[in-house]
Amino acid sequence: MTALSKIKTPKKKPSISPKKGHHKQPTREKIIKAATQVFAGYPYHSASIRMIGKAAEIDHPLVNYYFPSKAALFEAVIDDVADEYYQANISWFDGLDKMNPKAGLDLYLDRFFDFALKHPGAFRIIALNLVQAEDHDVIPGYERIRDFFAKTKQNFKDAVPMSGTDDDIDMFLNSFNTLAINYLAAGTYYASILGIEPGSRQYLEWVKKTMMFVLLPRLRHIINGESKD
Amino acid sequence: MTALSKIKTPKKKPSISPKKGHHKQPTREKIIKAATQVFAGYPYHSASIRMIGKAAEIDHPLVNYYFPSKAALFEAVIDDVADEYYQANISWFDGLDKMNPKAGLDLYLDRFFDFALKHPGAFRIIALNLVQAEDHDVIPGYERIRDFFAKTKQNFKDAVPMSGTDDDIDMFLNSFNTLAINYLAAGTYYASILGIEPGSRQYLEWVKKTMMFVLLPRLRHIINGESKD
DNA sequence: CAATATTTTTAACGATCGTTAAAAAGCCTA
DNA sequence: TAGGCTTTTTAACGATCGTTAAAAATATTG
Repeated sequence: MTALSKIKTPKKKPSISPKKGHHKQPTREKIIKAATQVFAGYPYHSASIRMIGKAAEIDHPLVNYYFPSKAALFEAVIDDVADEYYQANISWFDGLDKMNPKAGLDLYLDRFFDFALKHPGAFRIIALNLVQAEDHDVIPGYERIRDFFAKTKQNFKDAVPMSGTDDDIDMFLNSFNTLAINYLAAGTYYASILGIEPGSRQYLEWVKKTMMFVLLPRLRHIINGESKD
Repeated sequence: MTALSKIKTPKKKPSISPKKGHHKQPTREKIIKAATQVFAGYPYHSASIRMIGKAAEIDHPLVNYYFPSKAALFEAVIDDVADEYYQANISWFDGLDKMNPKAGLDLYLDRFFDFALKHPGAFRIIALNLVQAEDHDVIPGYERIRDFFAKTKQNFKDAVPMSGTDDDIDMFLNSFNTLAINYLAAGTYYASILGIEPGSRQYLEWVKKTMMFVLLPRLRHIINGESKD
C-alpha cells in the first residue's frame, strides 16, 4: 500500500459511465440529491452535514465517507447542477434563430421556466451564495458559479446572431441572469408581495411577463443593432 | 417593583431625541454600528454575537445587555438602515420632475450611488437575507425588508408623475430594485467578472451605465404612457 | 465618603457544528 | 462456512454558537 492509498474515498469507485447498472452507488447519489435540497434552502455556512444526513436518511458521518469534506460535497453539488443546467440550456435555443426577438424570448423563457420547475435547486444555491463576504471566509466552488454564468453567456452568444457591441451584450446578459436568478430563487419574497403562491404557474407567468417587459427593448437593440438612444 | 420591571433592558433608556447630548448611549450605538458591519458581511445565521462584540471592541455578552436577543439586534439594525435609506431616498427625487426621463434617471442614480458609497451596509444586509428558507427558520425582520421596498415604491409613485398602468409600474420598480440591490451588494461577483475593483467609482459607473441601458426604455414607457409593443 | 444603581467582565450552560476513529454490520469470494 | 473487504453505525473530539448568572468595576446619588 502506498501512502496515497490512505485517501478516504470509497474503495469501489463508481464507474464513470454506469452503462447498465441503474443505481451503482445509490448512497452517493442519495447524498448528492439530499445535499442539493439542503444547499438550496440554506447558505453554505448554515447548511449542515447533519441536515443533509437526515434528508438522505443516513447517519451523518456517512457523508464524510463519500465526500472528504463539506466543501468537497458542495463543489460536487454545484458541478452536478451546473452540468444539468448547461446541458439543458443549449437546447433552449433550438429554432429561435427563425423567430423575431419577441417570439424568441417568449419561447426561451418558456423552456427556461419549465426547467426551473423541475430543478428548483440550482438557482437557489447560486442566489444564496452569490453575495459574498469581502475577502476571507470564501465559499468553496465560488469560481464554479462564475463558470456557470460564463457558459450561459457563451451559449447565448453562439446561438443568437447579434449586431450589438460586446459591452451592450454583456450589460444585457448580466441583467437577464440577475433578474432570472432573483425572481426564481427569491420567489418567496416576490410572490408574497404580489399575493401569489411562490412555486405556482401564476408566479412564473408574472416573472415571464416582467422579464419580457423589461428586457425586450434591449434584446431588440442588441439583435438588430439599433442606435442606443 | 412590578414583574415587568425585570426585563433586561438598560435602566437608563436613551432619550428618543438626544437634543444636545452628542453621544448619550455610546455603547449601544457602537453595537449597532458593529452589527451593521457584521450583518453586511454574513447572512443572519452565520453572523455571530461574538463577531459583533469583537467588531465593537466589547465583550460579547454586553450585546445581550443592550439587546435581549440576536433577533432583536438584527431588527434594530434593519430599522436603523431602513430609516437612513428612507429619509435619503425622498430627497433623490428633488427637481427630477422638470427633467426628461433620461436626465432624471441619470441624476437619480448619481444620488443613489453616492448614498451607496457612504452606506455600503444596507444593500448587502438585504441581499444576504432576501433569499429565504422555504417555511421554517424564518429570518427576523423579514417583513421589515418588505416594508423597505414598499416605501421605496411609494416614494417613486408619489414623486414621479406616470401614465403607465400599475402593473407596468410594479414590474419596472421590482426590476429596478432587484438590479440595484444585486449590482450594489454582489459587487464582489460582478466586478470580478468585469475585472474592476468592487467598490471603485469605475464599478459604480458600470452599474449606472447598465441600469440606464436596461431600464430607460421602460421608464419612458411608464412615464409617457406609450403603447407596450 | 457611603450606599446605591448602572455598566462591564468573567465564567459557564446546553446545543450544534465538521470531522475522526473504532466498532459493527453487510457483502463477496475462496 | 471462514476470512477479507466494503459499507454503515456509534461514539467522541474540539470548536463555536446564543444566552444566562454572578462577580467585578464604574458611575451616580445621598
